[in-house]
Amino acid sequence: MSAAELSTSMEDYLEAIYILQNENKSARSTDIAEKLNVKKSSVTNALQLLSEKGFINYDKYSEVTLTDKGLKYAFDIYKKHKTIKRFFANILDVDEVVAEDNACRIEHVIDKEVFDKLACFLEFIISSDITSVNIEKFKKECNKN
Amino acid sequence: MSAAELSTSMEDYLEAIYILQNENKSARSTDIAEKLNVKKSSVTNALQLLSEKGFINYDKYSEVTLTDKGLKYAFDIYKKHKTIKRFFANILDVDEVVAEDNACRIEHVIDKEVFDKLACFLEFIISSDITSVNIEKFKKECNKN
DNA sequence: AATAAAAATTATATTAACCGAATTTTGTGT
DNA sequence: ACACAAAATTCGGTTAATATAATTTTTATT
Repeated sequence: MSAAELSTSMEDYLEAIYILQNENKSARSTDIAEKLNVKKSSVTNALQLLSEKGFINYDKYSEVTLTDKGLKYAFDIYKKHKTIKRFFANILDVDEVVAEDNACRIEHVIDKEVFDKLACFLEFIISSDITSVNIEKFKKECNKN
Repeated sequence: MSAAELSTSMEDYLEAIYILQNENKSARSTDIAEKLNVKKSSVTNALQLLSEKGFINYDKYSEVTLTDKGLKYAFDIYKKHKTIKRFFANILDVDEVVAEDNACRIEHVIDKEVFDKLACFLEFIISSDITSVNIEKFKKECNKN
């Protein structure tokens, strides 16, 4: 898992919490379980682990919130998700649902270095004339930082 | 895992066997273990499972070979690996080692539909004038089949 | 305020993937 | 041909991620 701090599975839980909070202002066990297609007992387990590792604030039977560390981590995954999906759907012309699905899995295994390049590539294409994208130019611009 | 027949881990074993056979004309337990950074006991386990599922011909203490089904499966993974790596390294300009590493993980989670589009995209760019790639044209060409 | 329903948790079990140690089989050198 | 080294396997155990069933806590209704 690219030496990430969390497993794919735990990243999914964290991301689900992030998304639910942005939608509802609260992430309940039941909602997380439903979103991830797991049982509530599995969610409780995950919450305990994420709490131990400092990604969420968690007390039994009460509200879950992301810590600063958790928010940052969740946002990074979320951003990967969105960008990868956009690349697949808008550039490669992959079906929306399939793009979503694949992004969901790839977000957990792509390194920052590759992701950053991909994000840059996507922006470059989108901001170019779509009938004449200059890959040479992309390579130069992308390596500025 | 995109409803694949094999887990990431088993796909790794299968791919390792494929690569070793192409290099050496034989894949020994020790070689597989070394390539995948696992212990030989884990390899034996994997071989038993892959054999049960009909991907390899396996008898204790003797030569392992891929079945037709195994060869096809292994080749598909290998092709994904090569193509994804090439996209990362040649187009996104990612470091070779990192590209290799990421391809190794993504090959297990990318669907055929997405992969085919990516492969097509890569070929399209490579065969284009690199200073003027027409994304519109790519989308049309790629969706011919 | 009592209690039923909903939600969350605990406790226990299963499965996949791995490891280490002990054992068995194979094959090599003299 | 035989002893021993190398290779492969078996067996028992660990960990992570899940599930089911039973229990506890919270919440909402009357």
